[in-house]
Amino acid sequence: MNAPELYLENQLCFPLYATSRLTTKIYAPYLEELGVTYPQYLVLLTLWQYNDQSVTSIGKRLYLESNTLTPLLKRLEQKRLIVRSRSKTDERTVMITLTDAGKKLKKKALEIPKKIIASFEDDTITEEEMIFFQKTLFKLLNVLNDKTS
Amino acid sequence: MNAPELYLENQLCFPLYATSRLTTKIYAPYLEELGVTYPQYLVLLTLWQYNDQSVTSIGKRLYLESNTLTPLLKRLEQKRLIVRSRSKTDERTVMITLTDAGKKLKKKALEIPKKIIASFEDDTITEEEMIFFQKTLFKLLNVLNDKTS
DNA sequence: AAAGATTAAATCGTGTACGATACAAATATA
DNA sequence: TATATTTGTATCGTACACGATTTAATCTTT
Repeated sequence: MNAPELYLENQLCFPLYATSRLTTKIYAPYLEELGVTYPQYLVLLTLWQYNDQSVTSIGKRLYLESNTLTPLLKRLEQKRLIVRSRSKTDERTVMITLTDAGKKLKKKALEIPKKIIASFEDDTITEEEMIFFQKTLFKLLNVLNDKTS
Repeated sequence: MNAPELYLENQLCFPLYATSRLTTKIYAPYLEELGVTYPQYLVLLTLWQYNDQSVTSIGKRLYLESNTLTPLLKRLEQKRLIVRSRSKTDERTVMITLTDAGKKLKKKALEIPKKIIASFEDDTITEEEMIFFQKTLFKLLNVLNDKTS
C-alpha cells in the first residue's frame, strides 16, 4: 500500500520536531557555560527582554503553562538566578524577579547569538532565504497559537 | 542594556521550539484515536515507509538514539503494534517488525494528513509559501545534522 | 454580602529527550 | 588467534512537556 502522504519527507511536523531538537543541541555547549538548560535560557531571554513578570506572563510568551514552568523556575531559583515571590496585591500570582547574578548572566549570553549564526552558516541556504524562513515560521506560530487556544 | 539580538522575536531557536510543540498539539486529537503518542507515530511512519528495520535504522531516520527509542519501542510492543526481536545474524541488533495490528493502523492514519492540512489553512500564509518553507526546513535539518554529528 | 464562576499556581502521572555509562557481540588489528 | 576497537542496545539520572486535577484567591452575579 503506497502512501506518499505518510512519508517522512512529506510531513511538516517531523522536520519541525527534528530541527528544533538539533538546534537545541547546537546551543548546548554555550548554554553549559551559562549553567542553564535550553528552556531555562528561554525563560531568561523573556526576563531580560520584558523584565520581572508573573509565571503566567512568561508562559504566554513561551507558550508554556505552570505545570512546566513551576519546576523549571524552582531550579532557576536554586541556581540563584531568579527569585519567586507571591504578589502582595494578588496572592494568586507569583512574581519572577531576576537576581543580580541573573542580570549579569545577560552579558555572557550576548556572545551566544553570533556564535550560533556562525555555526548555522552554510552554502546551501542563503541569508535571504533564512530571513524569509524565519518570517514564515513566526506566521505559522501565530496561526497555530490561534488554533490551539 | 538594550540587546535586540537576545529578543525572542529575533531568535530562530525559539519559534522552532514553540511551533514544533504547538504542531504536536494539533495532532493530539487524531493520534488519540490511533492510541499512540506523537513520537510513537513518527516511529510508525518510519516502519510504514521503510518496513521492518533495526533500532539504529529508525534512529538514523528520526535523529534519535536507543536511549530514547528503546523505552518507546517497548511501549509500542505492549500495545501489540510492533515486535522486538534479536537478529539471528547479528545478536547485537534488535529488529522491529510491524504486527498485523500495526499494519492495519496505517489505514486509519491515512486520514490524518488531510485533516492536519485543513487545520493549518490560513489566509496569512499561501500554499506556495508553505512549500518553500518546508524546503528550507529540510535543508536546515540536513545542515544541522552535519554540524551535530 | 454570600454563592458561584474564574483565575493563578502547584501537583501528579506518563512519556519523551539526552548525556553518560555499561555490556555484549562483532569486527579489526597486531 | 588473542587483543583492541567498534558497534548496537540498554540502563540510569536529570529535565522537560503536558493533560488532568487541586487549591486558594479574586471576581461576578444575584
